[in-house]
Amino acid sequence: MPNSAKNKVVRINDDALRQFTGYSMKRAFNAIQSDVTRTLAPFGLRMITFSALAMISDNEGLSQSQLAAGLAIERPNLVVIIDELERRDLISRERVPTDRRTYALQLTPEGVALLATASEALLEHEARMMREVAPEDMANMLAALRLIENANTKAETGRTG
Amino acid sequence: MPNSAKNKVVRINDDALRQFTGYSMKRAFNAIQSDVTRTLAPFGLRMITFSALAMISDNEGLSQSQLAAGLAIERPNLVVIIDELERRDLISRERVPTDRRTYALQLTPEGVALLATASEALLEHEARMMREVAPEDMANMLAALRLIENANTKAETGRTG
DNA sequence: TATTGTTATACTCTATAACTATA
DNA sequence: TATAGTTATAGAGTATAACAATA
Repeated sequence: MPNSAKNKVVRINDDALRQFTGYSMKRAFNAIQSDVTRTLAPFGLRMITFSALAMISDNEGLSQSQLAAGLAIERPNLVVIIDELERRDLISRERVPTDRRTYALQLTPEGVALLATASEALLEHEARMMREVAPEDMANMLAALRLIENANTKAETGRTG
Repeated sequence: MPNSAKNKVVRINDDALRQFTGYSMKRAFNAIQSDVTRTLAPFGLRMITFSALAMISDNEGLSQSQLAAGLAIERPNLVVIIDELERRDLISRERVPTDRRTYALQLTPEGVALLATASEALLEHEARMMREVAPEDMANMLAALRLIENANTKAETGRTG
């Protein structure tokens, strides 16, 4: 008699997976990502296009290579994003006189306006998602996330020299 | 004279994006995902195949539909995962006598052994990634992540009845 | 030689429609 | 009719190689 016949699963249990931080991170991030996607859609923006606008705003005149590095994406994948934002007149590209290979990126007035409106909407939605988390717990979580982001998993025991 | 000529960007600044929790979550999750991927690769496992093994172990006899729901993926996408795990003799499928449409999933002895070994490796790697985070901060972070995962962004102000 | 932006391409992950066999 | 598993397919996101223009 197979186990399955006597063990009717009533509710799925993920206790075993909850011991892995990565699992809880993925579940929480998926929830946030869904909300961000829904929130930005009315503005014709995705997570990555919004992030590109924000980073250009924060680093006016940066190059595509710098933006790709900042967003942690590959240069080829940035090209279509830049094309789309330029076609919508949200950003402009200017040739840099001192290095004619690179483009200096900046927001147009339309880009500035859209970034401001979308940022406001996003902050509102995020506040609603986080409203059950106490402010000091949020601050602690963000600090912990930063430590994790910058962690390297190389063992540091033992000297080589 | 273009702004870009006078504003040489020296280092990319993401302060503006750091006000959005989703951005910090994505950066931290990417770091964890990279480490998990590297850690599981020697076992021939990916994040999703490892999670499937763990969830089958924790819910022996569950169906593919239940597993897909538990892993928050679509049923069609689970099929190839199940096929792969079965082909490697890590799981087995048994027809359920009372409902011949469904399969009851369970780990084989090989599956149990691989899950144990991979889990150990993963816990070690995660401990190294999190070693800069104090234990109480980790506990607080996991609690906050759980609240975020279960948040719904619908406004609850105002009664309808 | 090396770098910037670009094209082409491929691989993974994810989402939907529609089929079959069972209920 | 509804559900479980499946097939086919399409869309994102992501990664690498290689090219032209420029340094």
